[in-house]
Amino acid sequence: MEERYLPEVIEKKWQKKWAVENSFKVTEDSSRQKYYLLEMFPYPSGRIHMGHVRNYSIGDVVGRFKRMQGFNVLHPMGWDAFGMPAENAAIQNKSHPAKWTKENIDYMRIQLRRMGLSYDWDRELATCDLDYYRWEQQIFLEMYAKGLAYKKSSFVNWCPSCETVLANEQVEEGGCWRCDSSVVQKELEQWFFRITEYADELLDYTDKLPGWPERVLVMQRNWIGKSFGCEIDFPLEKGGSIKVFTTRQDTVFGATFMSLAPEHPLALPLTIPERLHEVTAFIDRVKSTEKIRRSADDLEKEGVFTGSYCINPATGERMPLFLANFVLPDYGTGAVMAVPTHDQRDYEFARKYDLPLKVVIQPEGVLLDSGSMTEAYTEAGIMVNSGQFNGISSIIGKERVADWLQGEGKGKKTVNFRLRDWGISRQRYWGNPIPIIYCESCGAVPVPAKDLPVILPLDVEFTGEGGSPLARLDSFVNTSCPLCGKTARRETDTMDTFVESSWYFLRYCCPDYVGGPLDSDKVNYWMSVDQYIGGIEHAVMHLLYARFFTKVLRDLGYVNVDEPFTNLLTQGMVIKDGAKMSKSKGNVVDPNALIEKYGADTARLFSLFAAPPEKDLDWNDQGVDGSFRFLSRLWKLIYESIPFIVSAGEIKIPALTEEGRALRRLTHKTIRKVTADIDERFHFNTAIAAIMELVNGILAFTPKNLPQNAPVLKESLETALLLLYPFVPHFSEELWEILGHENGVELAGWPVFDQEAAADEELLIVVQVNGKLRSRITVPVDASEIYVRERAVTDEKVAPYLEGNVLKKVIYVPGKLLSIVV
RNA sequence: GCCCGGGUGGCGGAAUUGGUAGACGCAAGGGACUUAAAAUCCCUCGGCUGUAAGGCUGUACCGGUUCGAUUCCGGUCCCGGGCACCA
Repeated sequence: MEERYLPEVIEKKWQKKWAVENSFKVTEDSSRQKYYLLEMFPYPSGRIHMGHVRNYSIGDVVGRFKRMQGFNVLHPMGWDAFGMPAENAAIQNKSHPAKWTKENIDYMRIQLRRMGLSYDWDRELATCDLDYYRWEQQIFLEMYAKGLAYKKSSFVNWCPSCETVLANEQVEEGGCWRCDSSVVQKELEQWFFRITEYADELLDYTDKLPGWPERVLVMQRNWIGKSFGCEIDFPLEKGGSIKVFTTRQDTVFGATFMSLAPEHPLALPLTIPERLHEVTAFIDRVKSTEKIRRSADDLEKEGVFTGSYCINPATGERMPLFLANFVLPDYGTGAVMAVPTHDQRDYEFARKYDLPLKVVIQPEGVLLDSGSMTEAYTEAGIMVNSGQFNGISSIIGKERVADWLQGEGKGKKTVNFRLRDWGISRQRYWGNPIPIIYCESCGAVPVPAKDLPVILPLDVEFTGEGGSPLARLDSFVNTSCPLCGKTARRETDTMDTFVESSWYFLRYCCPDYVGGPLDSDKVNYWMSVDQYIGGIEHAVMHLLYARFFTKVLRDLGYVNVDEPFTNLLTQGMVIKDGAKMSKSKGNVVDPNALIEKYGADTARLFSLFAAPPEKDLDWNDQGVDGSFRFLSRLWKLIYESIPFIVSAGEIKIPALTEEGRALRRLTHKTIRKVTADIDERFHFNTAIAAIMELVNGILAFTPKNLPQNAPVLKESLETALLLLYPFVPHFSEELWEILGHENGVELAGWPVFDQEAAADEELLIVVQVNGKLRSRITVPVDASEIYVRERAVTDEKVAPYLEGNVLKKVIYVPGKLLSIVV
């Protein structure tokens, strides 16, 4: 054994052993309890960053801990390999996305292996592999057959100069990121997944996921956004009607005009010829506004009059029809009945265009007047100017008006969701081709099973201009119709990369299966994922899509679980100097440098010690030294303790000195704390702190002249090694072996907590007078309340505060605190 | 703007169910060892005040509930994540 801790030697040794012995390979085993542990797989961007180090260190702690406890742990790793950056790199560096991605994966795999992570590498997959995406095409077609995949018209960001579709990220202040041209909204036929079909189930199950953080569930509920309201028909003067969705049908008598989204299909048809020029200009202007700006409250409300009118079905009054920039085409029906007195956006709009205001809800106490009001009144109140509903509360009125409208045939009660169907079409190359063929006679035809997969061709040019590279590749596009044999064209859109990440956790259960997307026997053994770990930034979209896919695959008969992830741990961001690490900000910390200088164990230990997982971590290298010093100190301590340890026998409790009993107590208290911190809270920072305190306790302990205490020293040091194993596996395995154990730490098992050894002999009671801390007293563990009271009131620090005062109240929290009120 | 979080010493953080604010670590200062340096070890370390014992004060800000609030409630400010084509 070396006297000094030399991580590079130890880590190489154990990593080699794990690789050669395939130590973390697992198979289905009905005799052991399974534990499916998963961290969100990385996008192969080039190299791992501190966020990865943190994420995978957290996961590895859980994996190694569960394996020590005897679980059959599935812990896979793979690559979310399709996506835009590969294509951008191709445009910039003239390298092929496939090559770029593969090189990145190869490099990042080495980096992950250097961290000593306990993956079953035999299950590794990359979503750009034909053996992965081919099965996704099959799933797409099964969804298409069930009507869960469909096509409809929708808008994309379009750069007229590059003639290409831009992702939101590629639009910078309304301009194209490459050429700065003004971006416009272009209407395209696109593929969608009918996630709204599952809206109710996705919402209902948010109450059946107790292992998820409440804040994530709240975000998902709000995202789905179920609201109860009314669909009301507003007849048009020219005939026909416009449907409106509202949750405020109690204000229908106050609707004085109508606002349509500029994208509304009736926008142009309802525009009178004299106004056509102005209206068209307005529509063009709104379409070039960024989507987030559109829904902002501080957006300057703008609109244009179409020249047409509709009729308020409640009052029979004429309402002018406007187009308004704040009305969104994809929420509700894309049309809003405007009630300027009781909706702030309508109010601002009405003031600007001098439209009539009519108060229909009166708050209690104040008299609202349409002439003098300065903002909309949006709360509940008493209905006025509302015909037969006058005088009742608007809360009751909501229900009554809805019933009345429905009875009159003027509307119906409906449920509306904020959730929209999932647009999966991407006019990009580096993604999974959508397996559809367009025939002039037969329309959209699914690629037949025998012709699958549609292979993503490699001989493609990347210019960043002129739309999808696939669409320019005749050898890909031109084909024949599977139904009639006539010449036909392939779909050139690829799928959103969120599709791949929506089912990869299922494929990990059977990565080599060739009979279909999933081998149900294996999938049903491993699913659900017992612990899923990843960034909080995925709280809604990825996690909602994955839940949706699991339910779809359940209904297709592939899986028998309703939800994919039983427990979810959302990791905070790794921040540097108050900002998310990014190359452009120049605040990236390179994990390689850290691992080279200190070793993987120190990098892991420190990334976990710096903050609890769910919190954002403001990275600062300075503390790393402390983690390394801690390991070095423990190494040296064990080196020096070996003579005592090898000669130590069994612990003989009666022979122990006071000091020996105290160290045993500390050892077992530490076992209890570390176990709870890992298993229940995932608070690794406090678990590590507790082990540090144990080591500090051992350092202060001197068994040298008291041989009967040597077994206690042995127990405490071995416990420290076992407790540390999930965090610093190379370090623990090495020392465990040095101490003469042959079978490795995982077989040794997690240390067993001994209640008796941990029991306190005396307690510290805090004494407060009028809520202020005045003294601390030490009492025997079995001290009665009367004894504690007596000790407290006679305590020399407490007594002066009681003198001359009347005792009003005494509160005793057993074993903790005595609060005296005078 | 909307939805969701967060704010505690010089710094990262701890206080798990309303009960000792600052565990553990970093940095800093002082000391020991050394020819010297590194490494290591020991001591101090929220602020104000006091020779000391101690006292007062302090968890973004304002207010409330309570014997007692970092923790619960109301409001304000600031920071971060997401907002449907970044993943």
